[in-house]
Amino acid sequence: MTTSAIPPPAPAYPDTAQPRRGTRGCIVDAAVALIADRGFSATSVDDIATAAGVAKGSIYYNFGSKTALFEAVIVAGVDRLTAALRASVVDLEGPAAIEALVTELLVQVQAHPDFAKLVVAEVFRTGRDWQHSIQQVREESMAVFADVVRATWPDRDPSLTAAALFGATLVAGLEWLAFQPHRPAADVRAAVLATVLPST
Amino acid sequence: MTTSAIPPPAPAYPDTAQPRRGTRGCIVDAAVALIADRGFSATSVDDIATAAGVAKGSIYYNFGSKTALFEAVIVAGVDRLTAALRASVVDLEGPAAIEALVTELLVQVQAHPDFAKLVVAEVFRTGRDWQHSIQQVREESMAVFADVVRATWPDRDPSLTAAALFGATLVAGLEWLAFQPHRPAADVRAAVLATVLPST
DNA sequence: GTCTATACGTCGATAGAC
DNA sequence: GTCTATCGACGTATAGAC
Repeated sequence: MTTSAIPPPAPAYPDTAQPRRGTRGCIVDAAVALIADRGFSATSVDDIATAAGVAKGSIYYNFGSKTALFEAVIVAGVDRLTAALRASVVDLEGPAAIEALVTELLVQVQAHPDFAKLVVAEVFRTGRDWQHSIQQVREESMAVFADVVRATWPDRDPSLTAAALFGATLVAGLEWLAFQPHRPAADVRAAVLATVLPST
Repeated sequence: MTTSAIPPPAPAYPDTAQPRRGTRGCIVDAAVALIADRGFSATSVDDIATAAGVAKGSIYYNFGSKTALFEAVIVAGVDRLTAALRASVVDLEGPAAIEALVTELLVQVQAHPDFAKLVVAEVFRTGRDWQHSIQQVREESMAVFADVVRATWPDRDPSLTAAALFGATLVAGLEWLAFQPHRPAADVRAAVLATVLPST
């Protein structure tokens, strides 16, 4: 016994999910969703192909390898996240900037929950091929937080404080999405801000 | 090309690593370390057997299946973590209890970094066999934090605040171990406490 | 540019000797 | 209780038709 078979199929991911989407886009979307839920190795290229509504060959034609597909998924997500974080703090300083950063990270987590799960799942691993790609997420996103911390609290350690802020927001956000999705976004935002900015 | 082969072997894990350790103990130790670094599916039973210094058959004799082995790894870690957290707050109240919780979680992360990575990597996944086991970690450990939050800040949301505190401590701790291991533990503790308990 | 069919390797799990 | 040898299933990647 000890049935260890992984429930194989996967619901369909029709081309019409997003209006007029290229093959590459469909594949990337399906890959993020599946990998976020089951992990990289547990997700077969067959599964991704089925979910994206394309043939396996098309994935290899467009991305070359399973690893390359995953790296493409990551850099796409990183660019989006970092740009959003940076944009949220222009012309802002002090606690207002911190507040904006926390709020924007929560917005991003809500908008792209699969990517958020995926980042959390992979970012502290050291023995993987795409280690380099994923550390860029960490470095770039953390850097935005660290810059703001430096300007807001000169006496605090920038990188460790950034990690604490990032961790508080991300984990609270995922707790919300994964286990308390019925809660309004404002509750989560309030709880995080009360924790890291109690003076406001 | 696109060499996607996973570097297979793994350093030895001699029986003498811990003085007088049973077969089961060796297997569990090797499994946590490997799975924390490469993930569950990317870690083969062969790898675990080699690293533990036993034959693959012995793993199946002792645990029955790969999944069962992983669940055993998890519950062992959970019990240890929850017990340590609960023990750290007896006879403590208010900010002192929060401080003790943060400190103890950092101690546990430092003492068992592999298990910490593993928890972070798996806790927000929903499509896995051991989902039930790992959610126990989350629920039990979060509950300790939530209880203290309830007693300390009656006006804050217990579960979301607990998630924020847990996340801040865990992510800062892992940032430290994975990317800034040279820093003294006191720095990390100070940074987290300054973030979540600035008034003290 | 996308599909089908298939080669080749690897992995989880079992059987049976010791 | 631990080992070695082996089976069957599945997964990545490629070749070639359309």
